[in-house]
Amino acid sequence: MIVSKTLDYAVRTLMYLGKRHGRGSVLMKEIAENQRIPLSYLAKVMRQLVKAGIVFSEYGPHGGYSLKKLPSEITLRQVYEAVEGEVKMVECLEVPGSACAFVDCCGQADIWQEVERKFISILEGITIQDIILRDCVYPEKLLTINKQENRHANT
Amino acid sequence: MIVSKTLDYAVRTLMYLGKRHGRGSVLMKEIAENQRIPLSYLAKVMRQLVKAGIVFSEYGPHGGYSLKKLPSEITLRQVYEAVEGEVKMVECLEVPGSACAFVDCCGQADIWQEVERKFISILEGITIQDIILRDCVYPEKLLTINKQENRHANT
DNA sequence: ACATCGTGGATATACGATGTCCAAAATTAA
DNA sequence: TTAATTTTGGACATCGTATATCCACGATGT
Repeated sequence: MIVSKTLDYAVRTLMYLGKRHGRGSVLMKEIAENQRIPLSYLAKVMRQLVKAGIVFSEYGPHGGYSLKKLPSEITLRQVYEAVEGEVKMVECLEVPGSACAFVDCCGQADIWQEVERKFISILEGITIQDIILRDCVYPEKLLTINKQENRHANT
Repeated sequence: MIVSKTLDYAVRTLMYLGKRHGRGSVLMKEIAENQRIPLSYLAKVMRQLVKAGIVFSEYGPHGGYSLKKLPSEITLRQVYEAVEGEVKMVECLEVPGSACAFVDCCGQADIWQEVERKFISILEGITIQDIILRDCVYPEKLLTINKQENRHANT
């Protein structure tokens, strides 16, 4: 399993924000309810997305989150790295005083680095926009749904 | 981190066996010592490689392990799946009564399946032979080293 | 018989992923 | 200024999996 729940949450959140892009900020609470993500955990994920410069946050009433870039400018690599840290296949290439006894003499290092490069370029080739377009909930439909849900919530 | 220690152990073991290919079987103990892998854990990994049909095992004196295929016929995909199970990016595509609330309506599924296909084909494009050729310990040199190490061990 | 060697399963341990909670900081409104 | 709202930061709990260890059993050769 390469895609963690956390990454899934991040992607879904960005898709949600992407569909609203340009229409003000969205409450964390709304995202959590609509996407069925534990609110207190989402809080943690949002901080990472803010820190990575992918979303913008505002305090207080009328606060919330909004995308800092266009959905078409946010790649899966950026999202992955925001929540999982740098993409890396093996430990040995990063650790200075490596625990690996074969650092100086290891056929695997080159190979995995090559795989890593290819994997990264796959992730770079996909944007949040691409995923939104494949989603069967389009902005219009989504807004309708949200209205209904909000009406419910207020009742 | 995508490559686990277990996968690393498996690859190193197969490289070691690959360099000896055609020269009889190798004791698990020898592999463990030469590759600095905990013997009791290696035992578990070896079982998986046997079960996957990648290596051949023999009991008793003069027993041990040997490759069941040529190093050039063993792909990283086979090794990965032997120890990690089927390559999969996301859970939802496999679980029947999925826990995901968005199964019927999820832009991510297609995307990750596409990434998965590409990742698999990368792994399929690399064989143990490829890795052996990049390793700076070639069979001849390796044999020498082993002789010395064995002499030490026997003393 | 006996020594050698892989097999199978039970068990322990450590660490990270996931999730919860609360107080503090920032912003707005009254 | 005060109160309400919303994000932020960090401490803490929980659970599953990766890693590791151990021991009895099965198979093979001498």
